[in-house]
Amino acid sequence: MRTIPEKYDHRAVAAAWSARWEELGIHRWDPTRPREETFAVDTPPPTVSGSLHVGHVFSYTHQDVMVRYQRMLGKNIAYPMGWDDNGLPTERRVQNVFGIRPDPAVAYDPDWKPQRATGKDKPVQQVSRLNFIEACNIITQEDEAVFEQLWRKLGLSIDWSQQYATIDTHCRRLSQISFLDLVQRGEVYQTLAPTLWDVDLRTAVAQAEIEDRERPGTTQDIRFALEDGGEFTISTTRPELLGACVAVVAHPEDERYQALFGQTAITPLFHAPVPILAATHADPAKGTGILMVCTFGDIMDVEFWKSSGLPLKQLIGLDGRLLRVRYGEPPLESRSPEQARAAYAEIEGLTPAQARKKTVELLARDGSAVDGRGPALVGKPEPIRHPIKFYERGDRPLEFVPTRQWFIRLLEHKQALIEQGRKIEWHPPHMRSRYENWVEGLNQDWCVSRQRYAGVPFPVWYPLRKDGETDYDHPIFAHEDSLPVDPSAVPPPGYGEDQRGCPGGFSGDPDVMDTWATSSLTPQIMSHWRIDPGRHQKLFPMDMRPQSHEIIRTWAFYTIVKAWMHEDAIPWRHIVISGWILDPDRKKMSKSKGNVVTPEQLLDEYSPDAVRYWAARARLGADTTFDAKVFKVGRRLCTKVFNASRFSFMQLDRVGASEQLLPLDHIREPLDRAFVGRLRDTLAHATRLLEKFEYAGALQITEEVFWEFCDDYLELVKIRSYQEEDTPGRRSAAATLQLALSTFLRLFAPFLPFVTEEVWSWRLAGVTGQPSIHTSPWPSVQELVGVPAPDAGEVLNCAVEVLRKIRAAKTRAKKSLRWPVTALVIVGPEAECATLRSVLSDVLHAGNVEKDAHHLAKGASPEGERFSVEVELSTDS
RNA sequence: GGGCGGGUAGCUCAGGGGUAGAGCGGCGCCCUUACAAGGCGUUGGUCGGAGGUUCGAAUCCUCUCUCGCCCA
Repeated sequence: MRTIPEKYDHRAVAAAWSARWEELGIHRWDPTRPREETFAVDTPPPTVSGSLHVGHVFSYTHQDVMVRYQRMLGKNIAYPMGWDDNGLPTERRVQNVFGIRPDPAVAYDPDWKPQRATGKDKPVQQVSRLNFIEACNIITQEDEAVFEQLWRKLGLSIDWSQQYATIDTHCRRLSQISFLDLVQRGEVYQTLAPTLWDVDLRTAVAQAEIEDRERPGTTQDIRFALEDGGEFTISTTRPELLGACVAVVAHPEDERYQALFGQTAITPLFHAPVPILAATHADPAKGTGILMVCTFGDIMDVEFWKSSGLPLKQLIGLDGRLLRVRYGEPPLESRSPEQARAAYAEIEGLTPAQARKKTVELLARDGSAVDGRGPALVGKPEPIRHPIKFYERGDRPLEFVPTRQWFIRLLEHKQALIEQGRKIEWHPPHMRSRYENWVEGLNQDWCVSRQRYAGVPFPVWYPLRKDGETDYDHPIFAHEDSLPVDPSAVPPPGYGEDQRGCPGGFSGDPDVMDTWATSSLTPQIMSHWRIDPGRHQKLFPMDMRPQSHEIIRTWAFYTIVKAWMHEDAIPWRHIVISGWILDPDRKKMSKSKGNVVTPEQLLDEYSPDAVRYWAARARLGADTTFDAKVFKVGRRLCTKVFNASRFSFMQLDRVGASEQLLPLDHIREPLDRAFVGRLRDTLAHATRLLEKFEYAGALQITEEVFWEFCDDYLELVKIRSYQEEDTPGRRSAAATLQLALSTFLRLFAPFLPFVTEEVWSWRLAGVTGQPSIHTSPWPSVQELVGVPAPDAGEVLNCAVEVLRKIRAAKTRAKKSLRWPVTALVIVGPEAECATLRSVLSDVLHAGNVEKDAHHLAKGASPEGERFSVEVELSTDS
């Protein structure tokens, strides 16, 4: 029998139990058990290069609470941990640490080992993509170790034998299998098309990664001429694209411009003839209501251009500057090539912002109008604020630049994807509208290629024609059994490496996949889809996807897409959404804002259980203000659990009941039976809430009743349990204490795994034969049916009300709570008096009322109260 | 501009037709044989505003103000 410690030292307890759980293997997924007994969790893989903050602790605690509950229900838990190492953050970090830069043109060197860059002057080394990925693996493994330590400290019940990293061989293989599968299904296509392009990173980005930012702008009115005489005025916010104008459009129902449709307009400065067309996207209320279509000013330009067959006059290059072009030759036709060239010479090579300024200057000059009379610019420029599209990690506005990219079809599947979303249970339910909102608003297919390096390459090569030109129409795909493959390091089937880059030979696809191309497969990565069908069948679809709400449009969305395309399945049955941590100013905590709180110190100061308590108090989906007071409350609860358990077990030890489960039929006293009734209602309610993923509510009611147990029930039952002789009353108290404790500890176990395990280990582990509370069965109402409700009414409430009034009287008199009561007069309605009579002895003992000093009488009680209580205290000191 | 969620005590939040709740804080007490990193008592609110439905509204409906998020 273990000695019960006097003080609770959370630091010692936490370390000991973490190690013990690993030893017992209680977090291990058992691959032999059937699907029905399994609970699979699709864990969010954090970006390890990012910083840790309490937001991580917050949402991972939510998952773990639900996982621990399921484990206690007897489920075989599959709770893996992934690390997201793809993408820009890792790439930047590796470049800095090792001073290397990847270049797909460099051949793989199997003997190369990364060296940490010391001096700043060291030249940047170009290495092959595969070598770069190896370097990523080295650096991310260090980051992962830091995260893992934190997760262990927090008590996450992850199966650490099931780890993956999105850049590891297994994940690269699955991502490539997925890509090839979508190729076969016709869901992937490659095209040379205007794509949202980050001019600094020089990569394409997908719709999901862009955000609108409000920026100041200016609407300018510019005079255009009609070829057959006359003129009109267009409004634009991007005059620098005047030279890229391919049409002029007005709304088909706009009365003002009916006569113009079908005519040809001439642009100022460039003197380009462009058709005047009707387009529904022209808003008659904006500016002059007639506008130019350029290649490309915005998404509307792109869409109109695609459907209209207009020429492409691309002016913005991959570096975001205005390209070298020559007016007077198709497609840059001009009625006055000299003037056009002169005008363009002023802006060539500039950024769009610079070119805008310059163009406005040119247009403001006298004679810049097409007919040479007056300036083309009319009216006053109107300052506006308007949304500009940015890459979420980028600093300059995105441009549409025609590039060759791989796309996954989305636009034709919107309805199907919405229906998939409806097959999944969203918690809280309103989060599904975010998903549907997003799907409905899609206006581009998923661009999955990125002109980056730290990522999964496309398993694709292209033949080179005899003239050395790449033949994009006949891509060579890798065989599935050769995956993962890096086309920059390995030749395609049927070719030799010596044919790389040679006419008649091949070239590898230089790009990598979007991070989400891999992250969208997290369920399949765990289930080993296409690799181990038996395992896949046991883990897919998964039961629960925990995540936060800002990545519904990315992670949740793409995962739903992939599961549907590959297997016509939903990836998980439930998706549970955590909120954010806000700083005291109610702003989201984020590294860039510099308002993050790191978790280590919190864990150390308040204990992991206390930090978990804080996290678990937040309702699912609700954003939570960071408030250190709550950690203190959590710590106090843990201390209380410890002390109340200590007291109870000491009582049980004293009566020799430490090594057996006491039979429930010992529980006979009305007070005890009433408390068991309370316990039964509580556990039924808590269980109902946990089934709905409403862990915060379950914690709240458990905590509430536990405090009643400590403050009231324990006080009422104390003296009876102190009895020297073995009486039925003492036996009843002992059995109730044991039952209550065993129930409370298990109800708290998912939330406070450390303190409950510690306390469980003192006596209950031996008594129940359950070495860990976390693999003990979740308490059920069934366990308590042997204890009938008391005959009288609200026993507990009656007893507590009188006890509180006695306490209040003593406090008012500035006496200690053990101060003797020399006279106690209780008056209340007959029914209440009868109820109270059944527990009166416990109440009198708890109040330290002297023998025969009480009087219970029928009569009126104050409004809203059961009893009127008069207390007379001893005057002796 | 569209969608979603929130606004309840000084603070953080529960509650969601039937007498306004908890914890923290404040104030006052108590070293009582589980617990002073504790306990007890006490003080705090026209439930954002205005209408409406109802015997009865913090709760349901309409409008409105305000904060946040998502999307344009």
